[in-house]
Amino acid sequence: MKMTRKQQDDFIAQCRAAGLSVTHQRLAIFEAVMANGNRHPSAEVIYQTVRERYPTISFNTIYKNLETFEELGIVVKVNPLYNEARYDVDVRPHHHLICRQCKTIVDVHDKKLDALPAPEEAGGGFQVENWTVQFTGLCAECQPVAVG
Amino acid sequence: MKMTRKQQDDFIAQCRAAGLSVTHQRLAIFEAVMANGNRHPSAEVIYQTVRERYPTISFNTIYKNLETFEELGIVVKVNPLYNEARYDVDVRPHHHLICRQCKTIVDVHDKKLDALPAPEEAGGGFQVENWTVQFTGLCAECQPVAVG
DNA sequence: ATTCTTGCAAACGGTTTGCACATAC
DNA sequence: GTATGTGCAAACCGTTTGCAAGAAT
Repeated sequence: MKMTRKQQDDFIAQCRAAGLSVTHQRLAIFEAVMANGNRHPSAEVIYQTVRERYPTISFNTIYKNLETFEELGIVVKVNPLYNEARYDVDVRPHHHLICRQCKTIVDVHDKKLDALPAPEEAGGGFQVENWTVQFTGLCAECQPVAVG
Repeated sequence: MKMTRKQQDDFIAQCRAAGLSVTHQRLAIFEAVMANGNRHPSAEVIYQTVRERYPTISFNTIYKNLETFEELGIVVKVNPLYNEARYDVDVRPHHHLICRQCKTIVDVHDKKLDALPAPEEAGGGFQVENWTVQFTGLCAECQPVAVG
C-alpha cells in the first residue's frame, strides 16, 4: 500500500491550496495514514509507522497533523465519542442521533430502520451480533453556534 | 424518572441470581443509571448523581459496578471504541464491522445499506449530516477465544 | 523576515489497578 | 467466618497545551 506519485502531488497541492506548509513530517504522516488506510489507525499506530523513518518525530506532531487532516477532509474520525464511555439503559436494538458538537446522544426508535438488511459480505467470517445506525449532525441547541 | 418498587425488586432478584451482594452503593448506582436513562450518561454523570445521596462514594465503585451491570446486561456501552480516536481514510459514506474483542474495524460498502431512510422523527430539530451503520460482533480471529 | 510547524515536557481527563478495611451473606 | 464489595491512592494511557527552537515560504 505504497503512496503513488500522483497521490503525493495531490496532497501537496491540497496543502498549498489550504495555505499549509509542506514539511517532511506532514508528508510522512500523510503517507503513513495512507499506508494504514484499511486498519482505521489510531494516532499511536501512525506514530509508530512514521517513527520507522523519522525516529525523532514527536507525538504532538502526529496529533496536530491528524487534526489538520480532518479539517481538510482527508481523514475522518470513526468514533466521534472516543473520549469517554457512555452507557445506555435501553438494551433493545435501536439507533442514535449524535451531536458532533456537544456529544448529546438521542435515542431513535424507527420501524423503517429495523428492516435493515445484514451486510452482504460479512468481511472474512465476521460474526455480527448487533447493529445500530449512528446519525451524526447537530442538535437544535448547537446549530446556531456550530463550528465547521 | 424515579425508580419504581418493582424495578428495585427486579434488580435485587437479578443480583441474587447472579450471586452479587446487594449493597446500598450498588442500589444507588442502579437507581442513578435509571434516573439518567435518557441521557446516555458517562461514569462521571453517574458519580455526581450518586454523590448527592452518598457523598463519600468512590469513583472506583462506580466504575466497577457499571462494568458489572454491563456483564449482567442491564446497561450497554454506546461507544465500544471509547478509549482512543480512530481514523478513516475512506471519507465516503460507508459502514463498519467492529469486533468487540480486539476492536478491529472493517469497512463495509453495501448497496442495500445505502438506501437507508432518514429517521422519521429527528428528535427535536436535530440536523442530520451523516450516518453510518455500526455492526458489532466478533471477527474471525476472536471467535474461538471470545469472552462473554 | 514572517509565518507556520516541530519537538519537548508537562498537564490533563478518563480509566484502571492494588490493597487494606468494611459489609453482605 | 468467608466471600464479595468498597474506598483510597496511585498508576496508567490517550490526549491536549504552552512555549522555545527550527523550518517553509
